[in-house]
Amino acid sequence: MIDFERELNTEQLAAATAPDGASLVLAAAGTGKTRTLVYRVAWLVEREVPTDRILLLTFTNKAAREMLDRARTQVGAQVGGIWGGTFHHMANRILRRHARSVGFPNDYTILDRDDSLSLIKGCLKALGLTQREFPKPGLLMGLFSRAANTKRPLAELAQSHFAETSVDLGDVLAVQESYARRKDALGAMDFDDLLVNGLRLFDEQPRVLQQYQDRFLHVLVDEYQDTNAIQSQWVDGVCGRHGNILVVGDDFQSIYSWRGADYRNIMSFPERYPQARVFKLETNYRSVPEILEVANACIAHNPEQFQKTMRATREPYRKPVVVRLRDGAQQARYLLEEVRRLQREGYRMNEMAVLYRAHFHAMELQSHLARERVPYLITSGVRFFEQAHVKDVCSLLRILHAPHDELGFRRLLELFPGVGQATSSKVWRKLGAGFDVRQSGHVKLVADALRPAAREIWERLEPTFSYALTPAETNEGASLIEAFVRDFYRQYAIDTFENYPARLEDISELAAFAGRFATLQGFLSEVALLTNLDAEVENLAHDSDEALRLSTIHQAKGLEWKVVFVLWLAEGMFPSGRAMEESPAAASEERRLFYVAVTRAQDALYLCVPEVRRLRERGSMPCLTSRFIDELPRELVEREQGLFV
DNA sequence: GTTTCGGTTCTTTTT
DNA sequence: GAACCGAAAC
Repeated sequence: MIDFERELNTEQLAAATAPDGASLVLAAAGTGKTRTLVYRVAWLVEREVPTDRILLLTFTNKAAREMLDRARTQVGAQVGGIWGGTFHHMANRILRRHARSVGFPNDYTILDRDDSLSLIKGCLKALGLTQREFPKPGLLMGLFSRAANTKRPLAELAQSHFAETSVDLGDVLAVQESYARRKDALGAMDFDDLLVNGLRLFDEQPRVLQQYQDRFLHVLVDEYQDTNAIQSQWVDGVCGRHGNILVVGDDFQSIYSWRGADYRNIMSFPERYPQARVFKLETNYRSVPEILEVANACIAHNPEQFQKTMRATREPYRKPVVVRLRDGAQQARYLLEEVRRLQREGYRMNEMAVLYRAHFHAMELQSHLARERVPYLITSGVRFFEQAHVKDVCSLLRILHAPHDELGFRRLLELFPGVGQATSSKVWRKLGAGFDVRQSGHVKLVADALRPAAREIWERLEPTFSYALTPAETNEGASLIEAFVRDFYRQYAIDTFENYPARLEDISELAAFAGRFATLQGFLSEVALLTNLDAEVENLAHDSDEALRLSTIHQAKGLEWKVVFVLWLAEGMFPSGRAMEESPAAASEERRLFYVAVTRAQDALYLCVPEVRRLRERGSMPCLTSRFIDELPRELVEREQGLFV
């Protein structure tokens, strides 16, 4: 039995043991939000709600895993039955059983970013929209995605986006249509389609909706401030019958509006659920009062939000430091000096983190750390499963599993010498747009279409294909990967990548990871939906014990460190110039992002303000101090001159 | 006709 | 780095 009253404070207790019905938990940073959710799960389980009838939606895979792990230690192995994960995961899990009712095969493939991008590129080519002035695939993808996630018509978004340009709206719509047709032909969904079709399934199939409404007696949603229109409607649908919904969030930490997140979902929750109880968690256990004062002062400049003030519980320690530096190089040197000083003070490397607005802000720091042989861990810009070598290896698994996977098939072929886009697409056409490894005719046809060097490799791989003949419900992923590497990819990697040992190591980790799944399909879905291996198999990866953490602020959400450095507090960098151009609401969101960065710190916070940006061609550009620094009352921070010539 | 290679340019945030 | 482009090599 868990002693809820002893283990939770009054605020947390009230939320965790709230009666059935709708509850909104407004949880400021560091106030035990996860703890409260974990105890909520425990409380439900103690009240004999079967675990497989609890739905727990989180924003990242990592958050789901962490919460379930903690719940497991509280209440035992039975929590394994809980349906927990991201919206994309849950949509996928449900769609796998009902895809046909929304017009997809049940073995639909999931397109990741790269896949979507190359499909869109293909559309542009086919439509002849290759002029220099025409928007790039990446931009188009962003617009399509925004339209899907905000449920707004693309025409409207495109109109405002291209208002001052000569881009033809009709062309943009044509690309979207062509992209949709191609996805259809491949039997594939991109990330947004998972959500869109997940919602459509519920809208169009009342019986399916009812099935899940009956199944899930309690719905819990974490990071509710970051849900978008589709997600909040989907949640409203699934708990529509009993209304047992508990959402947790902090409107101050809404930082995903560019992805369609709308913090008004949380603001309007009490209107959509008039019976809702509202709980506030304001007692902060994480940060020293000096840091909380800076956080409170900063967010006060966003007046349009729910007002909450964090109350400190920790003893006063020291004020956050604003450090003036000449440029990025000095910032890197200062930071390392300070890290070393803090180490002498007793802080460990892995208790410190460097946070920044965009990955490239950390480039100079990265090379400095590398030169000085300081171990650091980065949640990288290119995520593990998006790296070329990982995708190469997966392409083999994809062609064995999905006969219509043109992207996988062509990627594999293009690894071979002398095969480029032209050849791969010719072969694909010859196959009649489908490759079934079980048909020896198909295998032979490919061999005949290749030139000798490539054919030799193809034939060397043929024995590996026999793995595909094993029943679909088994997973030979790990052995497949090993065979592929042994017979071909090892040599290819050595010839192609300077850092091939690291890449081959990644691949063995990938094989180990693949081995954990019951089916190949399960593994491949996961590969598309996961972002970094780091989060998934951290212990398998590098030894992270004594390494400095580098991360974007977005990726640092929900985490905490004793010492936090924030880089590049200069106008144009943070707040990001790009983001500010996009929309007038951007300034508020950038400020929330700064708030998130500040509230990651427990003991010490450094705000770095370089004065000059060095540009490529030996030019340099003076920058203004970030508004987030200027807005802070002077007495709240210590100022330090980090310039040392 | 294709592939490959070398030079150039740019870098927001993520499922 | 990686994505794009143009030119050399096959």
